[in-house]
Amino acid sequence: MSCSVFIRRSVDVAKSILEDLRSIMDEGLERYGLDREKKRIAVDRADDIEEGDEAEVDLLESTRIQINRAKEENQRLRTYLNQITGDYLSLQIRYLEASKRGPNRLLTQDKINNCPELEEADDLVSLSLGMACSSTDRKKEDKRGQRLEKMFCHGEGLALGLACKFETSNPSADNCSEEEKKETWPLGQVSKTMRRDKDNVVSQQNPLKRARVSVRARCDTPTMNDGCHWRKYGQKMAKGNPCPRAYYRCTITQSCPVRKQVQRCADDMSILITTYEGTHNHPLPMSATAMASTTSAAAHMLLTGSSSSLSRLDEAMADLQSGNERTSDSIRPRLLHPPNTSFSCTSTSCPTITLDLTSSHQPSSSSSIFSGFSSQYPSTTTRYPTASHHSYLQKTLQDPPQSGLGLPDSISAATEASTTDPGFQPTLAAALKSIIGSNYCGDTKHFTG
DNA sequence: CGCCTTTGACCAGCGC
DNA sequence: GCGCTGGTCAAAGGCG
Repeated sequence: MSCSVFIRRSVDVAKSILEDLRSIMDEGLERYGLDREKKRIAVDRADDIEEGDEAEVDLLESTRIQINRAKEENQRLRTYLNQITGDYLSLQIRYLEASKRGPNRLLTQDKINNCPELEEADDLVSLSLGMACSSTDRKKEDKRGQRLEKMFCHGEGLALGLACKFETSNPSADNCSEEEKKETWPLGQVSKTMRRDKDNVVSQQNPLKRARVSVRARCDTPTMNDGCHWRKYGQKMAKGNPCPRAYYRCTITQSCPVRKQVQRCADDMSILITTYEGTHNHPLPMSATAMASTTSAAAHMLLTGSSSSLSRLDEAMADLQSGNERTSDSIRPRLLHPPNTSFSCTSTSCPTITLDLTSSHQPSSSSSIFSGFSSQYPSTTTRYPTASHHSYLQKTLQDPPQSGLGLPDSISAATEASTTDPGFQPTLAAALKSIIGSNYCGDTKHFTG
């Protein structure tokens, strides 16, 4: 994963934000145009109003107030757009600088090591070298792609992973032809060598990368329906549990590194323990985003211990609990700490965080929930507000005038977050899609004040 | 026929 | 070094 790819990612995210904002701005300007027409009519009518006609005067006054509000709204949007444009240009400049200077100049190795998203991209590159080169694999991928097309068309998918976008543009892809030469190796040997190499790369890059998120939930079915497509690749009897443990891998794309283990709780057979490992590197069906964002947030928090991840996890858990409710009504206030939710952290060789959706107690605050955890994994410093990314963006976009955080502040904070927090970008993409999709398309009530 | 599950074998890591 | 355990592979068989 090179610096230039990272910067390109950021530029891409900024581009998408910019495009969304432009459409918002266009809508606002369109409304403003209509309001100006109203004003002209009102002024014409005002000439005809006789003195003492209070009703007409009131109407005129209210129209004027509305016009002024629309003006203010558009002014704010213009400022917002300018700020985003500036940030985008700044990112573009940084990207060009980075391109000139060569890779890994802007980011220190330490930062790269501590960035799960970048590591995932590394995985993607290495996997694409070994697994997507043969013609048979390509055929399989094509068919899978056709299936996926059915799943994600009509805007039902959300791009939670950014890595896949840059796969083809990565210079490392040139090595594919070299890998193809190795196809003369015995199949098993190639497979095992690749597996070991991958594991080695993973372990050398960051031992904490193997963070796991365990979800305990009451479930009658053999597996929890989390919206993803899984293929079972193994089953084992685990020590201390009469129920076998099943191993699944995500099959939405062939290169997706995500695995899950499913096992019944030994104490309570009605409880299903699903343990997720890895991050999806492909768009997810809408039905899978709740679980994916929850596990992603939890894993990120486990790796970084940052307070922002904590609140992000909190939001994701709320999403998970409320299902798809929010997709139909995104303005509805949401519980910060959904009931029947508790958290725990187990210390194993692979750090694992457990999200318990079965217990009935309601935690009083996030910080107290994770007090033990925090001592084990000290929080990292975050430079953006403690509100979670999703809710933070919702608040910023949905309620700019009333929010305590001014727009320039929010933009700079969001920009900082997008560049400093690896988990921010997927959340940002999801949040923007859900917010803009549900609120701004076809419903501009927000802008009229 | 293709996809998926099952299941025995293999391998790595870890503790003794 | 050995045994145990967890995790993965891949051939075989089932199913639609």
